[in-house]
Amino acid sequence: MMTKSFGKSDVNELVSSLSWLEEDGSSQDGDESPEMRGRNGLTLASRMHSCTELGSEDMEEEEEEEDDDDIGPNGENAPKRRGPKKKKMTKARQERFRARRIKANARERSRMHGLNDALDNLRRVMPCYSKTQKLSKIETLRLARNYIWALSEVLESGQSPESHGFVEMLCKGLSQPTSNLVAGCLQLGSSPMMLNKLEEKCGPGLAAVTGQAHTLSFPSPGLPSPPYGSLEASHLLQIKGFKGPAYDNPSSTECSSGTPPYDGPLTPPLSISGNFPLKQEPSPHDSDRNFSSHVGHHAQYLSSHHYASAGSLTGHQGHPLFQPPRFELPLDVAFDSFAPSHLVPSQMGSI
DNA sequence: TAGGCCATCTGGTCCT
DNA sequence: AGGACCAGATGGCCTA
Repeated sequence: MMTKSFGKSDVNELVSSLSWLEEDGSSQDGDESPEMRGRNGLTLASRMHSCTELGSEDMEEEEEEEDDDDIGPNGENAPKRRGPKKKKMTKARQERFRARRIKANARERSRMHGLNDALDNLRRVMPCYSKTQKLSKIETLRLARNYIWALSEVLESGQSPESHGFVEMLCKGLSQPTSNLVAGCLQLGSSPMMLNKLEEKCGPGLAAVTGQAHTLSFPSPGLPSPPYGSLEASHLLQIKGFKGPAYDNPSSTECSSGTPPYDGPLTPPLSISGNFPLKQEPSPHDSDRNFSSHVGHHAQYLSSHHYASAGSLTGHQGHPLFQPPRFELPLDVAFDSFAPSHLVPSQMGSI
C-alpha cells in the first residue's frame, strides 16, 4: 500500500508544467498561424487522450502485471525476475510521470523550434531566399553544403561564381525545382553591373573567365523573376552536363521524397579558415519575392579577399566588402524567358 | 487522392 | 532524477 502523499512540490511542478495549456491556447508567439492553432487544438485532444489512457487502463494493467509477477502459470511460486523491481504505478507516481512527460514535450518543442530557427538563419544566407517559399529542410542542408563547396572552388581554382560549373556545383544532388530556383536566382545575381565590378577587382583574367557568365547574365535587372513556387513541368530546368546520379543515371535509386539521393561525399577543397563572409541579417526591405544575390557577392568577396585585391567595395554596415543588391520581382513569369540558353530543356532532350 | 513536408508526441538512451 | 538528443509514429496541410 502506497502511503506517500502528494506533496506541495509535486503540485507546484504539475501546475508549472501545465502552463502549456495557457501558452498554446493564447498563442504565446503572437504570430501563430491558424494551422498552428489547429494543430495545437489537435494535440491538445491527443494529450487529453493519452492522459486518460495513462490514467486508467495502462495503470491498471501495470498494477495487475505487478501483482502476478511472482506467481507461475500453475500457481506455484516462479523464480524471481532479475533486475530492478518495477515500482508500482501509484497515483502519485502516475501524476509525476505525466507532469514529467508534459515538461519533456515542451522542451522537445522548444528544441525543435530552435533547430528550425537555425535552419531559417541558414536559409537566409543561401543564394536564394524567399520568406514565403521556403526551401525544405533537407534541400536547405544540401544547398548549404553545395554552397560551401562551390565557394571553396572559387577560391581554389579561381572559378567564376557565374560560371556554368558553379551552378552545377550548387545544384548537385538537389531536387529539380530547387535546381531551377538556384539557377534562376543566379541569373538575377549576375547583373552586368556586378560582373563589371568583378572584372575591375580581379582584372582582365577574370573578365575572360566571366565571359561565359556574360552569356548567362540576365539582360537587365527588373525583368522577369524565377517562377519560384509556380514552376510548371514543361519549364523545369535540366542542367546540361550535370553529373548527379539521379539525373544521368537511370539506375540510380531515388529516395521516396522525390529528391535525388546524394551521391556520396563531396569533399570541398577547403583550405582556408575563417574567410567566409559574416552573416548578414536580411534587410528590412526584403519582400516575399526578393532574391538576394548572395552567391555572386559572397564569391566576389571571397575572390577579392583571396586574391588580395584590397580596397573597399562599399561601406556597408553589415559587411565592409559587399552589399547584395535586391530585386523586386513580379510573380507570374515563365522561366523560359530568362533561363540561360544552354540550360533550356528544349536543347537538352530528356534525361 | 497520393505523396511530400512538417509539427508534435512519445519512449529510449546517454549523460550529468 | 532530470535534461538533451534521437528516431519512430501520427496526423494535418498542401500540391500535382
